[in-house]
This record gives sequence, structure tokens and C-alpha cells, in this order.
Amino acid sequence: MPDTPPIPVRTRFAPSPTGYTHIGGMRTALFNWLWARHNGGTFILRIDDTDRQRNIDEALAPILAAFRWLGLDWDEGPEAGGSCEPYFQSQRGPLYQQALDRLLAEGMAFRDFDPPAVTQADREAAEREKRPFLNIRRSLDLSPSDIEAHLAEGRPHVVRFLVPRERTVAIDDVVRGRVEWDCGLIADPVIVRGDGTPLYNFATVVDDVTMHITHVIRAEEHLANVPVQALLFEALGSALPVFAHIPFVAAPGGKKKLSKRETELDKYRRNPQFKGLFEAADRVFPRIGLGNSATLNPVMVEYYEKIGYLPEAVLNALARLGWSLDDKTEILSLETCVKHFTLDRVIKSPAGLDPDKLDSYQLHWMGQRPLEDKVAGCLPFLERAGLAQVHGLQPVGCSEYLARVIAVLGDRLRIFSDILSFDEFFLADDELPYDEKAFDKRLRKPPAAAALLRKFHERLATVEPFDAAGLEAELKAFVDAEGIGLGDVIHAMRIAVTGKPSGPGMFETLELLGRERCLRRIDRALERL
RNA sequence: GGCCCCAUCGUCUAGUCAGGCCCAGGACACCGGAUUUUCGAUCCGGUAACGGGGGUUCAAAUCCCCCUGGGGUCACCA
Repeated sequence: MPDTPPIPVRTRFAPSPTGYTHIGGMRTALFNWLWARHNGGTFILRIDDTDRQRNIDEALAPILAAFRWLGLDWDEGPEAGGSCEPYFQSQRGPLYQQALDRLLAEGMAFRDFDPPAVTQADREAAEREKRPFLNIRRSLDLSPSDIEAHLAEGRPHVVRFLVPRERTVAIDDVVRGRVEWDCGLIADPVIVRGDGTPLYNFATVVDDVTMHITHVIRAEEHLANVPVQALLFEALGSALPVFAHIPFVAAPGGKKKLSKRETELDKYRRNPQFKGLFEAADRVFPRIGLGNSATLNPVMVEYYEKIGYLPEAVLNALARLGWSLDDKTEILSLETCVKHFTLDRVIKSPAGLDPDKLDSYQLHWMGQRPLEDKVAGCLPFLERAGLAQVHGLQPVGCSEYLARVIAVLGDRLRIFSDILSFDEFFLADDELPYDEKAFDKRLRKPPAAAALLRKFHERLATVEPFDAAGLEAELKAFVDAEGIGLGDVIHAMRIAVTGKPSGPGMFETLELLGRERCLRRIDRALERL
């Protein structure tokens, strides 16, 4: 029980509603969620929408959807409510105003009437002289009556927090240890804009205070915000929360922050470890009417859901990015993570997303899913791709057929959309495309292939029963009689019946397809020789 | 450039706080073999790392210093 904090833990994840969820952001959310759950505490979702009032509902939906998909519930926040409502910064104006009044009254903040151009010039001058920029506090010299006059005439101004320049500020970060800054190097941050709206650093602190956040767990890139925020906590008379600056999620194979910027995405497309995911997007999304890797890419959580990854796999992969349970445990359920997650086992250095490893988790977790889950997971892909109605059969959704196909595929079905690459089971016989290279190699080139296939075709027409065991026995008898090997006919048969060079067991495939379809497909292949 | 952070196999990591059990363990990837009608999966086996230099110590991946390298951040964005 030594790692259990004495007071109820309250963590928060505060996304800005951008219309999608960054996979790295989700990892941060997960750590917050895990820490709250591990301690029986509270996980809060708060929407940082201070900057602009875009269509919140539209931008928020994908974020909530991502949390729901992964099964990360929030105790307080949008739709859930809570005792610290509202959970949208855009609606918390009065709280910020109150905090602002207090800072102003206590002389810990001041109105800065310098026009932006003046500040800009100061900044450029500092840059030219190669010294750190510190705002010149001209407005501090204004007398109370001057200020009143300026206010009366509606003179535009911002409010700056007055940094105590003579001291230092430090935190004891749970993952990074003690980090200290010299306040003499910190410019007075603007906390309220000219239009009266609060800025992030200010709003966040006010929210963390008023929502009684005990642990601020966020990505390392926020470390630079700490001095200002810590000072703000103090100024507001609040104790500092526990800070845990976790490493950011890096692009595969690198140490650079995973970004959704277009120029970076183009690099990712060429990244050997990353490109597979992009290629998958370009392969499957067009078939199901979801655009391509330009609209849905692996930087977004939505990508993984829409292409058919399992939440367990994504969660497992995310949990292992910068955190470990011990020296050997790789497979982690959410439950296991909740039980063992502690902040002191978070690593300090950036962790690159590893698509290969994600796939290995996916393989494991897909293997844990019962057949009916796989059927339910695959069906939507077939429907959207127009493959749910197999010629001459009942719709795949209301028959056992799909379940049989999936059972035969076994672990070849890694993600749900993989079902689309086994479309030979769903296409009409005369629509089946052929892998031309394999067709040449197995049917056209071997001198005896076509004749053998033609000959075995006759046996297929009458063999009983038409099931895997029966078919295997029949083919064995056939090759024995011909004095050849299994491979001499099986490869030719596979390309003829499926159009592909590889796939699940040949006999199971034949059984599944059924006699009529097999015969027709063989005829069709022989005809195009 | 200023400030700050980081540094173990190709990758994710264990080990670093409490130096010896580490000529560094696991996993993924990779290579080889087994199995197999193909692919996949599976099972065996293998290659592979403490960035460099100084200290401290009987002993350093672990402690100290310097260097180098990588990264984050520098807005009336979040």
C-alpha cells in the first residue's frame, strides 16, 4: 500500500476538440485513467476549448468515441456531468474571472497596455542582442488614475502574470525528479487576451485547482509550461499537484514526437516500420468508403478502430509505451494494468510507436476472441465492401457460412479488415481475379498442370462426401495413381479456385466453396489458358 | 540561440534511486532449422546493446564530472 496516496486521487485528461484523437494523446489519457483506477480515484475528462468556438459537438464526438471504443470511462466530464461542472473551458468564464480578480487585487498580475507591435519590437530587440526576452513592464509605472482612465476609454490591453524574477521555481516530478527554473529568465506570461478570454496556462491551472486535481500526468512537451503554472498555483494559494511528465510518443524508429502534420505524414509513409499501416489504409479504406490514408491515418486512434484492430491490442501496445510491469510481462489486459500501474515505473525517454509489436499483441488478443466476436467484427467490412451477398448463397450475415470461413482462416485473420483479402470466399465465380504471376507459375508453365487439373476435375465432380477429409483422401488416391506428388496438383488447383498463390488449407477451402463453385472456377481457369 | 529533458540490442524495455547475483534478462523484428499442399501460425536455435572520456571504488550499465549525440519548448495556440 505504499504507493497509495493518502487523499483520493483525481486525474484529468484535457484534450482540445480538434476532431480526432491523437494516438499519443490517447496514451497520456490511458496513463491518467490507469492511475485513477489503480487508486480507486476519479478520472475526469475536461475539454480545453479556450481558443475558438468551432463546432464543439462535431469535434468532440470523435474524442468521446475513441474513449468508448477503448473502454476508458470517465467519471466526470461531458455527458457524465460531475460536481465540478461545467467541463468545457469555454463555459468556465466566471471561474477564470474570479481568479483573475484575485490576482489583480493582490498585485500578482497587471494590465499591460503596450500594443502588440511594441511587445513585438521588444522581442526582436532581445533577439538581436542575443539575450532572452523579458517583457518590459512599462504599464507597471502607470498610476491608478492612469489605469482607470485607460480603462474608461476602453483602451485595449492584456493581463500578464507578474513573475517574481528574483527567485527560482521547482517541482519534484514523479518521473523526472527535481526540475528547477530561474524565474529571472521567464517573461510575464499573458494570462488574459485583449478580448478578455483566458489563455491555456492560466485556464488550466484554475481548472486544476477548482477541480481538485491531485496528479497532473501529461506528456513531456508540457514541461516547459511548468514554471509558469507552478507559479500560478502558488499565486492562487493552492498546493502543487503531483506532476508526472511522461515521455511523448515518438514516430516509429525515432525519437521525434509523433505528429499529424502533413509533411511528417509524408515521411511516415516512407518509414519502413510505419508504411505498412499507411498501405493498409490505402488498401482497405477505399473498399469500405472511408477515404484512404489521407483521411484516416495511424496517428489517429480512429484509424485502428476503423481498420479492425482490437481495443485490447491497442491498449496493450499503448500501455507498454514508456511503462512496463516487470522484466518480462508483455501481454497485459486492461485489468492487469489497473492492478499494477504505478507512475514510478514510467520511463523517461521517448518511446517510439512500434507497429510490429502492435501486430503481435493484436495476434494474441484476436486469438482470445471467440468465433462469434470475429464474425461480428468482420461482417461490417464485408457489408461496406459489398461482399455480404455471396452469389447463390444466403446473405453471409444470416448463415453459418461466414463463421465457417473465419474458422478456416484461423489466425490468418489478424485484423478484422483482413477478411477483405480473402474475398475469394465471397466473390461470384466469374468475378474472381487471378494473381497472374502465380497463374503462370502454377498453371501455364508446368507442362502437366492443366491436364492433371482437368483430370482431377472429373473426380471432384463425383467425390463423396465433398468435405475436407473426403477431398484429401480423393486427391491422395489420385496422385498415387498418377505417380506424382500432392504439390503437383494442389498449387494449380489453388490458383484456379481462389485466384491466389496462398491461403488457408486447400481441402477446407474446397469444402467451404462447395462442389459447384469449385467446378465452375476450375473450368473458368482452364478456359483462360 | 536561450531554457529544459533524455541516452541499454534495429525497436519496446528489465536492471540505475539502495554499486557486486549483469562478460547485461525478456519481448517484437530479423536470420537459420523443424513442421506444412501454399501463406500464416507454431516449436527450436542464432545474430544483436550499456554513446565517448575521465574519475570514485576491491568492484560501475548502475555514483560524480566533462564531452558528444538526440529531443522538447520558447505566442494575445493548446
